[in-house]
Amino acid sequence: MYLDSRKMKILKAIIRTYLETGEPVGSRTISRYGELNVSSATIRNEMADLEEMGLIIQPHTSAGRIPTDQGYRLYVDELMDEKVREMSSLQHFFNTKMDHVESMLKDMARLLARDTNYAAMISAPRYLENEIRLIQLSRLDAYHIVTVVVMEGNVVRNHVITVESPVTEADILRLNILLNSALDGKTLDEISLSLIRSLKEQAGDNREVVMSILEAISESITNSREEKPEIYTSGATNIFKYPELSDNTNASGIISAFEEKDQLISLVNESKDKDHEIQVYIGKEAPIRSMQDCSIVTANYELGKGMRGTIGIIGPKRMDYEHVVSTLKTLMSELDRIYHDEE
Amino acid sequence: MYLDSRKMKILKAIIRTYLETGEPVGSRTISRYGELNVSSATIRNEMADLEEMGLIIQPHTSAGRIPTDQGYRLYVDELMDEKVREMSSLQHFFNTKMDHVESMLKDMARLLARDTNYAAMISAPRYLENEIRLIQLSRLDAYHIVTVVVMEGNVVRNHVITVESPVTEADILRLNILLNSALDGKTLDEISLSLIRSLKEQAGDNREVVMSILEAISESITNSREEKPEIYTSGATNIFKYPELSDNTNASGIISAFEEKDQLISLVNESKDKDHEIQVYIGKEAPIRSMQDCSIVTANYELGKGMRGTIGIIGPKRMDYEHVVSTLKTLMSELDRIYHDEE
DNA sequence: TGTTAGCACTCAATGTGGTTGATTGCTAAC
DNA sequence: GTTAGCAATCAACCACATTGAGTGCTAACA
Repeated sequence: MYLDSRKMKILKAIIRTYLETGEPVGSRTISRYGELNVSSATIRNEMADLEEMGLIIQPHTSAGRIPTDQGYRLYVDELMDEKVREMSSLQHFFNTKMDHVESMLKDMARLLARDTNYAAMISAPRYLENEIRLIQLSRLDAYHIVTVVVMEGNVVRNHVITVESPVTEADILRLNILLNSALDGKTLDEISLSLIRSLKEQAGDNREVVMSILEAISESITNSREEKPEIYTSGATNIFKYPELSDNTNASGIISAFEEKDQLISLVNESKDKDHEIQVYIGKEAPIRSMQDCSIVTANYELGKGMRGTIGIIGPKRMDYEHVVSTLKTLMSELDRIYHDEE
Repeated sequence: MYLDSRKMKILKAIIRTYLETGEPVGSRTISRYGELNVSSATIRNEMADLEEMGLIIQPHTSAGRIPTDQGYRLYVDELMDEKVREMSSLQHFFNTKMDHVESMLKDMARLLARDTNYAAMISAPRYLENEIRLIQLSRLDAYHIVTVVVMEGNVVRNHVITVESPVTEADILRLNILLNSALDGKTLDEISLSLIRSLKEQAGDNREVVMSILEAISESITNSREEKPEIYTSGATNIFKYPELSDNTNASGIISAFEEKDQLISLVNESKDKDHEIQVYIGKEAPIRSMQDCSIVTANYELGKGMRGTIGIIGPKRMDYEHVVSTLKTLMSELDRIYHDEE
């Protein structure tokens, strides 16, 4: 069966209406929708076809139709027209200069949640490709050293490490010079095995210390110790605005995914390698079990070189895809603009 | 009317039963409760009295009784017998040495939530009375300095500060020595105006820099910039286990309080000055509006000198007060023990 | 051939009335 | 002061009827 232009219009009308109301849509509603000037009976015939094609479904015999996951998919891929909106709040947000990447991301999550009325999450960037600007070791006492690593974008990480054999102030001084001259301007990716070997040799007696320090640095940078990539969330409670998600089982699962964050990490991992800048998961496509009744829109952002992270918007399947996608697109291009202006 | 020993027993029995079931408790249930050997009719008479005294209430005419906030209050204050339990999981937890205060607190929140089946929150300590062990300034470029402050307990804070007039490496070296010799071993409380004045004088040309640095240090320590005291939460979704809290309005309000955290801060502020180590808020006593159907138990902890924070357990009014209070008490004494052994 | 009006049919949602069972308050007897 | 007994209350439950939105089908129409 061919999906002709009228069928498309009808499908579009059904989905649009359903996005607003969340109630099954009947043939009469569509026949009065404006764009089509046909009777409800005609609509019914077309609807039967659309149902056979698996794009819409009846929750029960005498109800209207609601879109299937497939229907949404078609809508997102083909039917949706993107209107790029004025995002006054976001615009304003970017005019206020920000210093800390972390707190900016938090604010961004909050803003997205408020703007969309869905739940938002942002993963902190991984710094694999960021250049090291400064390494500073300080001796706390014979067995404890504080390492501070500053990377491009003024991202600071610190660590207290405990060493087996005592270190002196002189050792620290030597190590500071050694590490800085060797690692300054390098990215984590560039710290190769041969570099590590040569560092070890130069360190002499402090071989063991160098290793723990390198490890700490690597941990600091990858952000990968027990805390995994940090994830900021906001607006999880927005899901209560959508009755189809706010029954106990659903809500509890979704909220708890937001609380534990482990599952969100799997979402980030799933999305971050996608070619497409924007990725839409509908219903069962979602990589998180508790979100099988949701849709998720993700976008990969990049702040300057190598600082890449993922943004996700989680809402009901009848999500306002246009708005979300265009908001994310605008946001991405704003971020690009800002981080290129600043260089 | 006098609350004689039998009335007390009956009230206790009603509350105990209600804590378990969450259903209104009838007279027959109590008459078969064991401890009392009287008929249901007698219980009914006593119940009528207890109701008149405002300790219990009937949700509707032909239902059993449930405790009022006042009833719970009496129970918590007088009737409850604390059994100090084996807390195997907590015990085990403390045997594993921990390095970072922050991640320990996170774990503790998770543990408490799991152990109690309620929601848990912990506020990060304020470090007002903690001694500074090390201050390390590093020059990023002419206008940017990284400050790292290490305090007792290996708490590390850092800040990137921007200065108006350029600084040289030599300036930094001088300032490092100056600040460390002046501030080492001091607490934030001890950094007096006269100390600041003398530092400024010694700094000479770098007066302005010293001020920004001191400010940054103070901010680092008090934890008081825009992020307020950090709060760690866990188990917010546990509230879905209690039907009386899991209807939409309630759940949404409570979860959102946990998400936004602002309101939790007001709870911390409210609790932290109380004389009593353990504080119980019942129903409307709670300082958070959205938690008027909950009970909250808070405890003030102290890790070594001056690092004080607040723990809170949030659950339904029919909370297992005994368990929660005794868990918190044990936890407090464990923390005491550990942080005194370590000194 | 595609479109439409009309009609019988379906079924969730809502309402109604009766039944059940837990529980109470009261009273009279112990 | 305690208890047994009893009528009264009322949420919860179930069965059943009603309603109304919506469908599919058919026959008539353009």
